[in-house]
Amino acid sequence: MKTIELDDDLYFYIASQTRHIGESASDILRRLLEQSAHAKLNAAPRQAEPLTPATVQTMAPVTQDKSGIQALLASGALQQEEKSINRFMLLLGALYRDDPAKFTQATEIKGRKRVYFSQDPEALRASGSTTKPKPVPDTPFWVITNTNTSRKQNMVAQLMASMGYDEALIAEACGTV
Amino acid sequence: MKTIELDDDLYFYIASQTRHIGESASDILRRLLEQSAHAKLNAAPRQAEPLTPATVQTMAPVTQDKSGIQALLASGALQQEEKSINRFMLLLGALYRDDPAKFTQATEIKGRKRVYFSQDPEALRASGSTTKPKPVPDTPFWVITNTNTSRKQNMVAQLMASMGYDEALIAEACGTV
DNA sequence: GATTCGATCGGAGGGATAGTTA
DNA sequence: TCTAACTATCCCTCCGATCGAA
Repeated sequence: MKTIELDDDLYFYIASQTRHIGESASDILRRLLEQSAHAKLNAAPRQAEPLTPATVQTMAPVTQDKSGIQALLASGALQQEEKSINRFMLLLGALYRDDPAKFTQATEIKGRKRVYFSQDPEALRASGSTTKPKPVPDTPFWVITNTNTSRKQNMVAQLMASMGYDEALIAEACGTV
Repeated sequence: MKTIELDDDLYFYIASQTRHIGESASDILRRLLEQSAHAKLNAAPRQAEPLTPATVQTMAPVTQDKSGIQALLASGALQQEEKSINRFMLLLGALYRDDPAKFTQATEIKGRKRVYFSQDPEALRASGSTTKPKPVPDTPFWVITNTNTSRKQNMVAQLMASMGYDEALIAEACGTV
């Protein structure tokens, strides 16, 4: 058991979320957090700072025993999402956070005519007739969105392959899109 | 400041969500929780057990210094919701939880022909031509849904008035729908 | 011919607005 | 008849399967 300090209002908020008598703080928080990855998809799309090649060089990849995508896949947060586009966005965000530099590099994958990723939505719009660009949450990138599910899976597969993830993880990620 | 105990794994999970050096547990949790109310709206609609008059009698209202709707209104979770129907559902859920018996009683409000609330979706469907009943998450009730925003506000106002909330709170709740 | 890619268009959900009733 | 309250049609947006093009 660990102990943490909380502001009073937050403490009362959490306490108010008790559903069963005798529930522990961990129980309540687990329930509340279980699904929280969800919301950022609907929040006002916050764009991260545009990346320059220089800054990309200096950004260290996340180093930890479990990568962000692995955590995301394991968390079940993706299963909470009904629409494949939401699962897609969540995956892209996690991939970006795991290694912004590699992600940026991998971002160069494209279709026959359409550009799939860009920091400039206009570049995406210009590359096809109805690409429907959308921002990838918490990221400086935009993606095209007028695609069927298998293409979304495909984009994730190409992206992850380019970033150097192994087969198994790629397959798992694609399976959840 | 309050202190709570957490399971180790939850503690480490929360710590791993640090975005800024020196962030406090409250900062991190606020970020994670801010939006978590959201997810249940998209989850498979889980119906609570149907209520019988007998069980309603025995359910005690939530007793605490801050009611659930107050906590909800203060939490900013509603502002995360883009669609008014989602804010509406969140409010209804909170009202139910604050006092199931009074909520059940208040549930008798209705329109000229349409029945607004029922534990049986068919009753709602039968009361109008396109009522679009939907379950209120974590609740045994269904609501009609084919309404404009002002009617939703109206329904919340009537419901809360019947439950005995004061003017100011009602106004605030309606304002956020 | 087979496969990959693009983007049209059908379907669903939300809710403003037009229509109805008291 | 005029208005206020209520209903539900119907438009708009978003998603993504399907079909056409390369």
